[in-house]
Amino acid sequence: MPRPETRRRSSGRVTLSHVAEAAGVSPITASRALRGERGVADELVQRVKAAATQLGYVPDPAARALASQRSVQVPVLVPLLSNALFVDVLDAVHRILFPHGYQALIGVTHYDPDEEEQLLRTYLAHRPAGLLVTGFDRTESARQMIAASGVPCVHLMEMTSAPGVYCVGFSQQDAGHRITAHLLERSRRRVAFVAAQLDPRTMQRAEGYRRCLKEVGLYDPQLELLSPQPSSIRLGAELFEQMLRTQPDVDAIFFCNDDLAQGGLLAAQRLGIAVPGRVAVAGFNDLAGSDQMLPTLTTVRTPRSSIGEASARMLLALMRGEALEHNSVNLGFELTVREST
Amino acid sequence: MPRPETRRRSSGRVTLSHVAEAAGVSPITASRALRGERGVADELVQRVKAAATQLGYVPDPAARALASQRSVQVPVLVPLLSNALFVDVLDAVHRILFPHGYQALIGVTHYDPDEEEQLLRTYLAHRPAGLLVTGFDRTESARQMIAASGVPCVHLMEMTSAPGVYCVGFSQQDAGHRITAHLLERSRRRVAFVAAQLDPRTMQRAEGYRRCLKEVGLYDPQLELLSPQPSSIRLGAELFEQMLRTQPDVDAIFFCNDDLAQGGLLAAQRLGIAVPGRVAVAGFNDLAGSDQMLPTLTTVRTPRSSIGEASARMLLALMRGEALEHNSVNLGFELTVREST
DNA sequence: CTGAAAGCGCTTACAG
DNA sequence: CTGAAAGCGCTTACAG
Repeated sequence: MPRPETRRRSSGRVTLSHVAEAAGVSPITASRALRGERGVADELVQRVKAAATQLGYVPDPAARALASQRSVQVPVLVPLLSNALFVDVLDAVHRILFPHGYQALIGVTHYDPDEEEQLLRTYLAHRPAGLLVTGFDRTESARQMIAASGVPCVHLMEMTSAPGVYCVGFSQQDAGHRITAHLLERSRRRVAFVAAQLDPRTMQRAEGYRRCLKEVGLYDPQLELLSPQPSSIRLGAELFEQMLRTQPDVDAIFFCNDDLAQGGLLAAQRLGIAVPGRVAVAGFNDLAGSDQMLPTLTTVRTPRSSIGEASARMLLALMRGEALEHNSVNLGFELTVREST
Repeated sequence: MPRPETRRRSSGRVTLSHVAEAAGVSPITASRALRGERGVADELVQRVKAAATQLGYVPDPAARALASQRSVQVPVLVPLLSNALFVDVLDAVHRILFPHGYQALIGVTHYDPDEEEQLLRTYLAHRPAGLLVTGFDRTESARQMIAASGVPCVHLMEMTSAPGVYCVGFSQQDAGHRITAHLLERSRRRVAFVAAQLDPRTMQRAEGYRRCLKEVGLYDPQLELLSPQPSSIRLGAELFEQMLRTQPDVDAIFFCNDDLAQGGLLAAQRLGIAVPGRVAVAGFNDLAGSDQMLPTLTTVRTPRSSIGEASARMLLALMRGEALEHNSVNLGFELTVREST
């Protein structure tokens, strides 16, 4: 059997050289024309693009990454996928980046800084084009790795005024303050805070809650119920019962997340406790179903899809090396008053 | 200012050559040792691995992909991220693949075969290591592209007996049949089917529903309410009301998904319709909150995390070129009877 | 069991 | 504005 004449390992793929040959230019020129680099004669650009289309040329991302030392990958580091909040962010990021040829990569940290650091180490070795991370709480060496990599990085969900740091989010503390103030406006005086997971953003909301109650002299640490367990509808039901049992005079509860609040509402129904008659209930995030509960749930609508979109757009600009008008984008939040308060 | 002596573009990265040099072997041997290719002396393997660890060597995925014509990427094509079902699958896939060095990539098709085909075209150009796709309904050219690529592919959620096709899932039709039979066992005679989205798997459940009712001569097309809109709690509430208005004698409703069923339960409460007294309600998938509703929701628990894990493991074997005992894995489903029926 | 050479398909740095 | 040469960091195919 005859051996192949050369040692070529051709994949049968249409390469840049094929396109260049068809267009009658050098591969370098073809490369420049295709990437839209300026300084190529218009006519050549036309010829190259036509040839590429005709041959069905698709650039090889691996070759491009190796030569340019930069891939099209954008890791998105979020705590969990089981929280619809982060799925919405990830979905929006993917929707914006994909048409620009960038690939959003899933990174799940499980609220664990060490896991995040390990993930960062792995992803940074892939020479990502950009990076999206949740919040600001991370290990010192994670922080340094990001800085040392030189990879553009945008922080999600929280705000900071630190110089040279890019972020898109809203003030978690202000949001916690706002919904607490709403409860006070409803003439409530024994306002509880019930939380799970106890991640940094939850604790920032707690801070807003405390600040608000302290301003009017109604803060009572007994009214805080903090569980490190993962947030869920079922846990919300349990914590609701526990709160009413241990603090029978509570007249309002601010749950740090809607799933907990929905569980609380369901527990109230089961126990025959009038909402908002005996106790007002408020949630956070306006998740699916909150507008359908009985009674419908008062909550804070958070702009998670917008955060995903805006952070992706900001990253796009940074990856292109464009200057930004603002390092931080505050997308705010919206108090959504319904029947439960 | 002195020019750099060479044209090197070194990234300052620790490369395979550094490791090889430190271990006193050639780069080829180092490569083989690190990849666990057999045929390398044990002692050398030890030396190379020690050197790699000591230098903090991380292989460059782009270089590896270019040389081997195969990346570590595994696109996972799912209809939507807003359905918790697919998030659970994606999460499980990622959990299994990541520790093996593979990267799960998000691909959202929005239930659109053309969009899926376009996505496939893009992803296949990235030389994926493997491919995970949802179900079997796709364009003919999508099917051909997958086959022609030679990339190992596992199909999710549904079963087939087609030869040479890999799948992990359960029989959607059997599940639809099973829950309908349960409703009949509860002495219901006017059993309705309410569905949204109308994707292939929903329609397979519909087929199971029809088959079951036809077997006992109780099938009535008037009792089917099919909406092409996206599934949601709110839509479930609307469809529940519509069903009871147009078919007042209905005594059971099988909703094709739990979010619809939860909406139905909420609507029933709002309207003062007794469940299961006047009408029994069943859902599908056992989503978050179904066990907390009032009444708690009877449903079919589907093994979505297991599907993600098993499909990832099957793909891992295929990517290693291992032979499989079975082309298809049926993970079944579990009827979960609660208060609503 | 080990290695020198070539190649994967691009882009960078330099020259003209 | 365009191009010939070199290089990115690996693995394949071949030889011994």
